[in-house]
This record gives sequence, C-alpha cells and structure tokens, in this order.
Amino acid sequence: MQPLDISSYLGRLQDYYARERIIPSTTQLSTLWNVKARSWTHQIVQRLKEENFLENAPGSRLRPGPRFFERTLGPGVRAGRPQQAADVQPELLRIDDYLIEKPSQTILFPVKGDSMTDLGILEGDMVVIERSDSASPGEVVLAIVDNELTLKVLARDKEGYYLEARNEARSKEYPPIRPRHKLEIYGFYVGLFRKTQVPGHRLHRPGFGR
Amino acid sequence: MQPLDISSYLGRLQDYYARERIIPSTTQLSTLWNVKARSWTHQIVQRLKEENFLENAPGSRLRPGPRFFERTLGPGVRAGRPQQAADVQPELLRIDDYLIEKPSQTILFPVKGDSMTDLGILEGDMVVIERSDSASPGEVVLAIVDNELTLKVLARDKEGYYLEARNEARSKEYPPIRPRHKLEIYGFYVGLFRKTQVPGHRLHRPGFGR
DNA sequence: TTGAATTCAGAACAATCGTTCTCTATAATA
DNA sequence: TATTATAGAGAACGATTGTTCTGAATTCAA
Repeated sequence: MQPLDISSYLGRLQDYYARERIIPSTTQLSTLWNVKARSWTHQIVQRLKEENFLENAPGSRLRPGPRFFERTLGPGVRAGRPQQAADVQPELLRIDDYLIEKPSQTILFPVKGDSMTDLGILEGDMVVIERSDSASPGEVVLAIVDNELTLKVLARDKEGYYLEARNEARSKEYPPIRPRHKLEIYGFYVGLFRKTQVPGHRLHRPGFGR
Repeated sequence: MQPLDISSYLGRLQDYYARERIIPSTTQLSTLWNVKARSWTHQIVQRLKEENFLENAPGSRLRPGPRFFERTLGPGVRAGRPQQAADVQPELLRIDDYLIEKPSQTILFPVKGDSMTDLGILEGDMVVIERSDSASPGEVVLAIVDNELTLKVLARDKEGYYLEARNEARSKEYPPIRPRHKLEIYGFYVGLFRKTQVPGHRLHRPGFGR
C-alpha cells in the first residue's frame, strides 16, 4: 500500500542485525542502503518506525520493533497452512531474552525427581528461578527445607505455609512438606527449558523419509 | 581476582539490557551506574570488554559480548544448599547455545493443545524444531498432516508410518493419525522452553515472607 | 611514612549523532 | 502538457558521542 517499497531496506537491515546484533546509526544505514543523503535515510527510518519494524530506544537510538522479527516459514509448508509456526528466526530472537527478565537475579537449576510432572516439569529440565525470599500461595517456588533445595508449590492452610508436590499418580510418595523449623524461599519459578538427549545416531538409523 | 568488583556493574547492565535490548552510551551508563565521571564509566566498560562481557559493534558502539548471556547454574535441586563455599566457581550456561545447535535449520513452534502432555509438552510451550524431512520411529516430529502442522510421535507398524499422541488420560480424543495420502515430516523435536505467565501482581499480594 | 595502585571527578577534543531545512530529479496522474 | 506527489540530494544545527588528559581522593602494602 505504501508507495515506498520498504521491504528491501528492511531486508538488508534484518540481515545486518543478524550479523551485528545492533541497529546502526543513520550514517551507517546510509551506506548499508546506498542512500547518499542521511536525510532520506532518516525518512525511511521514520516509515519503518511507523510500521513498527523499528522503535526508539533510550538515547534516541534505534532498536528492533515488534514486527522486526516477523518472517514467513521456509519452503516446504504450503500456502493456506494454519498460522501456527513461529514467525521467528532463532538467530534473531534470543530465547534468553524471552525467558529472563532480571538477569542479575536469575539462576538456573536442573530438576531432579518427578514430583512436579503434572506441571510439565520433568527430571533433567532446567528451571529458571528468579531470586526472592518471598512468595505467594499457589506459586511454584524453590524452597530450602531442612537444608535442601526443593521445587514445589507453596500452599497455606490454618496451620501455616507448606509445600505441595504436583504428581497425582504418585501422590503418596510426595506428601505435603511442613518444614520443621522454618520455610526459606530461595526464589520463584518463572520458566524452564529442556533439551532432549540428542539422538546423534538418528542420522544413521533407518526411518521414514529415507 | 580483578580489583574492581565488576559484577555489580555488569548485573545492572544485564538488567538494563533485558529491559531495553540495547547497550546504552557512556553517558547513560554513567547514570545507570551512578558514576559521576564519564571517564570512569569508560574505564569500567574497558574492563567489561576485556572480560568479554561487552564488545565493540560497528560505529564504535557497544553490544553484548560472548559472556554477556551466561547464566549461573545452580546444583541439582535436591542436592545440598548452593554456594555455601564462596570460592566455588559457579557453572555457567548460555541458554540459546544450549538449546540450538544449528540456528539456520531451527525454528520455534508454539504448542497448541494437550496431546503431548505425557512428555511434559504443554499448551503454550515453545518447542525447538530442527528441520529435516526424515525421522525415525519413536522420535517426536513436527509433521504436516492434511495441510496442518502437528507435533506427534512418529510410529510404524505393518501398515506403515503413522503419528501417535502422548496423552494417556485422554487417549480416546487423540487416536493415531494415519495420513490420507502422504506423511510429510517438517522437522524433529530437540527441546522446548516455557515461560509462566508473569505474575506482575505477585508483588502486591500478601504471601509468605512478607 | 612513604609510595604506588586504585577509584573517582572534571574538562576538553574532534567526530558523529539525529534532525531539519531547502533544493532537485523522477515518476505518476490529470 | 501541466501538476503533483514521491524519491533523493546536500548543507547545516546543536547535542551527544567515545575518548583522552589531568588531577584529586582513597586504599593498601612496604
């Protein structure tokens, strides 16, 4: 609709950003885009901002806007497909950014045991924990009980705070934990990530499509 | 080892970057760090560059360096208390590198439905898919069935290849999928990540420890 | 107590920054 | 053809940039 074909400029900028992880200044954008006049570069940037491909960062610098990472799926998926696949290039989106909001207060913990499988937290998963010494009932917390770190759901009744597991199938093995002396919160659960055991041999086994 | 305790500066910068997605100028770093002199800010930046937390981007700007996204990795959740000994070097992990091995062939895919909950794959999770048009039985694959992308387990019997769900409790709702014509593999599942709905209100609710 | 790092502050520098202004080409439209 | 919007160029503005220099205050070991 817009008369200026912005997509070629955007494309080159996206490539640049994938390489350098930075939106350059107008001067450098000029050379990147082969535009002689910085004023015109500035104009193009304005359009990109209007279209939400770019936005202003503090200090009147630029950063990628909400639509900057949009991308259609690669070949192989026919048109008319349900818009399900993430229109995101992993090289451009940092999972790290998505998962962690306060890096300085965030720690990763490997999960042991199956006490939280009902919440999709399995043994071997890495949980993202944001440090905090307080939490609310219903939150998943990493707590220190009797000098041990445990990931459980914080709960409360008339007797006070306690910890619950989330594994209905084996609920007898995981009774509520009532701390003998004190219940110390280490942090609360904000997310997790999981990597399957890489089937390095998968390339050599026979299978579908081969 | 280094005389200047750089970690507090780094921490605040990491938090800033998580918010703004940009490394600010020295002037703004000064206010962020409460340093009066830009020269001193510049000095700290030099140290951060030496330690590979920052690096130079084109245009003499700054961008995160290789170590900027390292996260401290706690011990196993059921193991003893972490960092009792201060001199124990904490393990470090970069989530993106950990999760994605072949960026150019990897896409992210948001999970819909609960057909794979037995494998700890819940609705809203982001699965990491490595592109491949072939797979082996037993692998979790992203397949294109009837022009729709589905995450299922690839299986095989005498009749040929088909797809299975993994939700025993509701197995009747997810019968095996035998493709009408052909079964097209889009890629295979290598991992996932999940972010809980950020409880922004959590700070205001009463709870334990407050 | 001396001396040397270290930690900070302030001033100053040329270079670059984003932005605005006026001025041509070019293309489309009427 | 004349008109008009678009695409591009060039100059110029004050502000901010990264960087360097000098010089205090503080710390700490000799």
